[in-house]
Amino acid sequence: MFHSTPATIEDVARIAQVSIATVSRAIHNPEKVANSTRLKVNQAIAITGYTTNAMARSLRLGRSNMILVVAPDIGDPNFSSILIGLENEARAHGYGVLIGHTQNDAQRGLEYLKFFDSNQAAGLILFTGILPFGHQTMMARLPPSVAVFEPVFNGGIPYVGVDEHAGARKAIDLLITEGHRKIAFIGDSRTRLAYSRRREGYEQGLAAARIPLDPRMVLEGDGTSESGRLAVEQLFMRDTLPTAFMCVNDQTALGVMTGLAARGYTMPRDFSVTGFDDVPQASFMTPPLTTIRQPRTLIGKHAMALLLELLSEGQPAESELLLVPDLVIRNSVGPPSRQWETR
Amino acid sequence: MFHSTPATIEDVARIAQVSIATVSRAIHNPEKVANSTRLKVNQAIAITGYTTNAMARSLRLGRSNMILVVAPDIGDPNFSSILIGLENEARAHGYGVLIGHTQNDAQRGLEYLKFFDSNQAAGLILFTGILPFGHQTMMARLPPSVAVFEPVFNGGIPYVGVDEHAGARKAIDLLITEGHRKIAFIGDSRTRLAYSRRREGYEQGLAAARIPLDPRMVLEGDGTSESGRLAVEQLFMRDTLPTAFMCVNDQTALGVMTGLAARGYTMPRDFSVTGFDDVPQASFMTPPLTTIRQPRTLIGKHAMALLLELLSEGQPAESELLLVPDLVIRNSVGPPSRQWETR
DNA sequence: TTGTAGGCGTTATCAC
DNA sequence: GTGATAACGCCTACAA
Repeated sequence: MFHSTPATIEDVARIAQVSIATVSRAIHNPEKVANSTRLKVNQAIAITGYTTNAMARSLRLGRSNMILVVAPDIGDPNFSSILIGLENEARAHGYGVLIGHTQNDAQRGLEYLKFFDSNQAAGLILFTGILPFGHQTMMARLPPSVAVFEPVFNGGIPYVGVDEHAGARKAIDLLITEGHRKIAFIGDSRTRLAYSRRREGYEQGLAAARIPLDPRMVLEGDGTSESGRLAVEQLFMRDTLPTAFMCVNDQTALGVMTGLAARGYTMPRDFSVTGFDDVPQASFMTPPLTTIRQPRTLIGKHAMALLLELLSEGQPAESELLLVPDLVIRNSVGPPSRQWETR
Repeated sequence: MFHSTPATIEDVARIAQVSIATVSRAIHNPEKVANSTRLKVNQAIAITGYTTNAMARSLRLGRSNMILVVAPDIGDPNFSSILIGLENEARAHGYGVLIGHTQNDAQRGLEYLKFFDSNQAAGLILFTGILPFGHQTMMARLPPSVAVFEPVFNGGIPYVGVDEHAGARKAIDLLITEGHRKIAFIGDSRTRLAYSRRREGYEQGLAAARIPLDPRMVLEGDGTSESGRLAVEQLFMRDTLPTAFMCVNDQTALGVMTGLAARGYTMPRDFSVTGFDDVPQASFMTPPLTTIRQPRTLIGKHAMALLLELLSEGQPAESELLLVPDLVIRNSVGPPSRQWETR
């Protein structure tokens, strides 16, 4: 059945010998149409391969059943699983999901916004910490949105994520329990809210154990492996080394461990390392990484549920939903090495 | 400027005191409109925050300027860079890019197809080896598409990728040059064309060096790290071990090295390992992985250029474009270990 | 139970 | 240079 142009509702109507109104009804309100005609319509649909033009439909209805996921960096290893949670939930409610990749470019974010203004998307899932548009100006309507992965700075947008403080506490507490007292935090960030919350958890854990905070032990980073490797180099240039590295995420931990390994050290014998996220590769690192697991698929599911509710009710059930992450113990943490005691 | 509903072209016309036809012209054919009126229109646009409704526009025009990227697995570490190449090229030609994630589900692929039928997308970039729809039935028109990352089985769709044979040859030749003669191939696949091409390159390299092919040395896999780890276990249950592992991709290599490390071996001292793709994590593996680099961004760029050409010319310039991948030497390959000589 | 007709927001053709 | 107006494909009162 190849045609040069898609079949329209009129083609179906003609073949079924009914009006287009009846075809439309047969599709969307089957119960309001006689059995016999419905049958004819269905046959005609099969013959023509008709598929309703989503565009025309949305134009008429003033709404669509697509959700747009706006992501600044689709390469983040956390992205895929959250997305799956989002998609499955959306699908279960008759919505489809489309992804817009902004490459961290505000202009691109703006372009995807037009998507909403054109009724091509009913709502947005935001993976970015900053709104993809000038907060106040020039936008016709503020799209129904929920943030995930990273809370949005300029409030008002519901957020579904993980309790970063609680997660970070689990990591730091483990390290302290193992006997560490000189623990570095790698990956502090002023721009990523989730990351600074993790640092806060680190500080809280230290305080709870009455270990004074050494500012030289918290290093900045951007969450990349490269930044982890760099941090190691910086630390080695100073006269005090930590016995453990608490990293802001798994990728940073990978960089840290690579840097340490390059200097001939073995983990966890010489140093302990923890990550955050439990990215798929975490169990394939050397050594397998002890980390904090984000329930990514669940986060996606809840975020989409929240958005869908916001769409139908006009109000979200809650403005922030924080899931509790689990500690997953593998093999990158052990007691502090004796070799550093005298330094 | 918050309104409950987006401004339409009529709002602009009213404020500018012109007809909607003039507004449309002022936007799309500025030269066909008087300077003074153009000014009025622009002011009205600024006031209203008007943005043309992409939906209505596409409905009228019968085409859109969006390209849909259909991907079965967005978590693939190769995806992100190819996407960037695709996006930048599209953007340079006034096209936008949207991503549809199928999770390897044919039904979902089908749903994204409606996107094309509704003129919401002008063309498709396919990341999947199989067409996301029943090849012949029920589709109104065959969308202009180009495949990337993995050629499409049932021909007719232009493909942009890498010369797998040449790439695989670089890997196997390096191993042979280092002195290896017992080289395993990990990750053969009947369903992934790109992978079996890599295996063919492996076989060609062996033949060129007059090394007989040992079928027990080629193990299947699905490209995951887990499959790499599994392959190592299988090999150790046999009486002949290879001295080197040529892996179908970097993730498989990661699994292989993890499996080997778990058994207490060190690379490249005890075994040599090569990957394929040069995924971002490759340089952070232990040891840093020697692999074949796919020019991902370039692939994306060329693929999009091909699609755009297909869109405007009706015919693609070529049906297959194969780029030559480079060998990147890091630290996972060395001469064969003496310890296996007697076995 | 079914058909007619108006309109969703645009663009393009034709007059003026 | 500018303005009516038809049409894109669909849905839904309203009528029959």
